[in-house]
Amino acid sequence: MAKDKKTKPSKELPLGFVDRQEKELLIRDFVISNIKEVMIKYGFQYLETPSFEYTDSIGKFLPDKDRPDQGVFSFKDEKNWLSLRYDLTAPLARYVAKNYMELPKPFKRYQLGTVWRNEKPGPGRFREFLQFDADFIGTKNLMADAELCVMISEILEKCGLDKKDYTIKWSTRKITDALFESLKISSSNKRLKILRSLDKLDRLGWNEVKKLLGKGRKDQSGDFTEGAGLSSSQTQDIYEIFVKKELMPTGDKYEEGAGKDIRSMTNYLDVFGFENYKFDPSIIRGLEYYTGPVFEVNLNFEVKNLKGQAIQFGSIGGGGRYDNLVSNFGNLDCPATGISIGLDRLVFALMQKKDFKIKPKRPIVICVFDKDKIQEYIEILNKLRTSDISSEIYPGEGKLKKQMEYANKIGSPAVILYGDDEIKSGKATLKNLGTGNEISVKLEDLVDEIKKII
RNA sequence: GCAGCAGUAGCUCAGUUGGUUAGAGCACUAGUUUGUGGAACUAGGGGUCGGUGGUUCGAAUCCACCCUGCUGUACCA
Repeated sequence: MAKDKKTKPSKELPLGFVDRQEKELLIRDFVISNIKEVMIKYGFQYLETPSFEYTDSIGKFLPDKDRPDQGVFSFKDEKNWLSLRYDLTAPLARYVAKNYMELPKPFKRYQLGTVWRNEKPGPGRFREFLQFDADFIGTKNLMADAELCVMISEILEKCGLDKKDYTIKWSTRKITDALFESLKISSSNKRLKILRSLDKLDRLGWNEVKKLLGKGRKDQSGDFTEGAGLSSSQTQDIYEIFVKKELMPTGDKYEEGAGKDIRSMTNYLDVFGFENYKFDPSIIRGLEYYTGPVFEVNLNFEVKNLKGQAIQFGSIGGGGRYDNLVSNFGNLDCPATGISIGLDRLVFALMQKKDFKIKPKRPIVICVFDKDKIQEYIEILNKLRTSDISSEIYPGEGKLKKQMEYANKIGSPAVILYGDDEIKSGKATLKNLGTGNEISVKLEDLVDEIKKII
């Protein structure tokens, strides 16, 4: 045995990647099955696109000028740069552009898929995670935007959340469009900074956001963030609109844009009979490519990390209207709106919210006394499996004690003992591992007795 | 990326002002019981004390740098 530790492979995981165990996966499966049911009910098509795309397709075509293609995992094959997708929206835009002629208009699709981000992970955020997306492609009708909110809420409630557990907040980018016009701010860099500052209102509060709009802000750890450099009168206008929520930007531009969006969305949401929403002008969603209504799904209960500390959980999903994204792939006038949810984060929160009665099905364990009697055991096994009872013959080697310990550890509901004594009498011993009771059962009655236990 | 805190066995941690061969609990393996788990007892395996370099007769302990984790912040498609 070589003792050189450096030659051994590491058992640690790469930064930001995690193993996921059965308990979490079963809840995730439950969430996914709810999503699929709702998607079918709402008339969305199921789509899958590959994990890799050409880097160009998901990088350069994104109109987020700040970071064109950072944060993705990439490699070069013989000819081209490929990247793992970092969301499902960019691949969708690529797919729509590629298949535009054949697709129905509007095109409604949903997608479940793993996405990867090459950046430093935070609490509850990893570099690999599962995302759910639903989008309407090719319609300007805001009924689509409203329906996305209704639909997402149906999914959440199917998963066991109450109305008080979550809120869908929404706004429209046309408010800030009008604001920038009235404040005469044309620099896109400055606009982006203001958008990002306002996006933090709910988390930091006005006093901190005020600093971000002005000279800058120092956080608890002493880190300094440079501000947008607005004047105090400009900041005051923003305060009236986004905090006091009394004044709205005025003028024709506002009436035609934001005013229309707000009246239309509110009307549709009301007609759908949907009430669990809140209009909040401070919902921005930092991204540059949104053009109209934007929405965000927030949880209203406390979420703790593995050490039991309450953490800033943030939203579990959101979306909005992006009328210009698809056109990046060609001269297609293609409005679109969509929503996405981080499933792993939702599952993480759900695990704390509710004790799901989702337990893994563990097998009945048939103990092995004598390897020469293996035919007898396989006969019992076949009988159980024919009746769809999860079961196995003890797969290891060793004494009965070891077999019992194994059965206990995996959470088996019961073991079957069939040694010399039982074989003589033709009756197996069935031991209930929950109660510790043992009963003697004729082989033909085994299935019925087991069904009483499981 | 920036900042604060932390890193000793698989896990949770102890380890005195630097001093022989680095400890405990849980977990693991074997036995007490060659046909009985979840309890108890006994024994055992498992660590170059996150890494590298330095100070020193001597470093888990002091210093520097790096890596990793947590929390906040930035960014978030």
